[in-house]
Amino acid sequence: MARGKIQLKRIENPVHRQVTFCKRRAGLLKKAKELSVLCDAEIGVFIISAHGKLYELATKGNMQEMIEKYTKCTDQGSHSQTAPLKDAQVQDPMEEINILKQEIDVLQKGLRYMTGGGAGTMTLDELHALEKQLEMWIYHVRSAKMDIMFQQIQLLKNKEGILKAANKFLQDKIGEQCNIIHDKAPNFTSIEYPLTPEIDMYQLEHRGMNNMPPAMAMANTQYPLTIHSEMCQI
Amino acid sequence: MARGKIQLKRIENPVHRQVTFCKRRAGLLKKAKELSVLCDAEIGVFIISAHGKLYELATKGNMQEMIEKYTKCTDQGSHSQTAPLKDAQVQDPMEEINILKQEIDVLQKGLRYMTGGGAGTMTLDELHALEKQLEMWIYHVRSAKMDIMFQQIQLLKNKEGILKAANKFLQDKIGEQCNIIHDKAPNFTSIEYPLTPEIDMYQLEHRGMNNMPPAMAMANTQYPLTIHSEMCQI
DNA sequence: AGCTATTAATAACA
DNA sequence: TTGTTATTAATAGCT
Repeated sequence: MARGKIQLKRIENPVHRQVTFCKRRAGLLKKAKELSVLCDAEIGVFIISAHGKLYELATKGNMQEMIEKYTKCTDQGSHSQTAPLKDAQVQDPMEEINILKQEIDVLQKGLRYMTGGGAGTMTLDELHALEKQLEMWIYHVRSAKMDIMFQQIQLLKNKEGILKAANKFLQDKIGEQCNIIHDKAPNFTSIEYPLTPEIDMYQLEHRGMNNMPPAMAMANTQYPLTIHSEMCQI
Repeated sequence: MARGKIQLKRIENPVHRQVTFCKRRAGLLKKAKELSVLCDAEIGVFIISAHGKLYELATKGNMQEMIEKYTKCTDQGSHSQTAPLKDAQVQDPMEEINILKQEIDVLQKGLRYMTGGGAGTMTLDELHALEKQLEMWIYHVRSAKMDIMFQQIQLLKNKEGILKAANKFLQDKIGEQCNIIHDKAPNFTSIEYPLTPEIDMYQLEHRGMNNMPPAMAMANTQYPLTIHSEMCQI
């Protein structure tokens, strides 16, 4: 499906065959998952490569459960189903799989340790490695949390600025109307109040924001330079 | 992939869903067959529709043979997917399974987040939950580490005591021999030096050990009450 | 691993 | 359902 047709026969070039296998395998599993989600179907797929390596996808529970369900279907009529659940899927990069497996091994061992009530099945070195991994992990998690919170703080500050400006605008307008009522003398200044001084003060408090994350910079660009009467409802 | 994108979620319109199911099912089976032919792989696919109807494809022999082959492949791959997790009290099995699944989801998502270079795919709440779980985990891991290290410290202290006693024994023996050489008067006191005072002093330094962990108490029982000459080689 | 020019799949419609 | 067609998605051939 690209740069030329392909014949529906075994690809003889081993390199081409391997590359195509990787790409189409990923595509097939993706399509299976999509069909499962879109149409509320339960799907089991397993692929055994020419070299004997197994790749699989079960859209509900694990493959064994799916096979049991399949067997029931072949034997007799239908059986009740429930909503499809998310599951782990086989990715293409071998390297990533190995890394993930190693990490999962450590995590599983740790999980066994946790749920097993702390029976001494892990050595000091293993515990130390687990501790370091958890520390690094928690560091990254906290970092991500900080980023998100920082962004939210910026957004709230922006909102605060907008509200303050709107407030001032309304107060001035009220003052203006009072003047009209008391002096009986109409005043035809612009309805749009110039809020530049207020905004400049706000921005003065936030110097050195040039090196902020893009998302925050974007948030700041949403700051209005003029306040219109409709905005007072924010 | 036509006349507009579609969201990766269940199609609510039953007619659309059925049509899509028919078309995509055919497409999936076609893709599976192509992959099998092009790349010399053996593939099994079974699809159970929401109404329980079965559609299947086995690229070699029948589905049962393929399933047997699949089972062989999984047996060889020794990655134990179902770790035997002892649990202190299983009240409601289903409920606990759901809790474990949720935890695994969080961990998997976190793992993806870690290995994926920190792409911002997790919400603030998810990150918070992950952080709390990691904190609890790291607490237990450190606790276990502490226990082991405490035990090792006890063992080392015991060894220290033994070595000190042995040292004193040897020094006394040397002094004794010097006396023999200088005074030319043989002295026939016992070869076994009474080390009780030294040991009592050591134990005096470590009062309040009655409430120590069992393992440590065991370690302490290994403390020798008398020192024999062979032990000087420790 | 990425990147496009193409082909293949398919969502909406009839 | 089945067919048609405008678009999107997948991917073959290269780097």
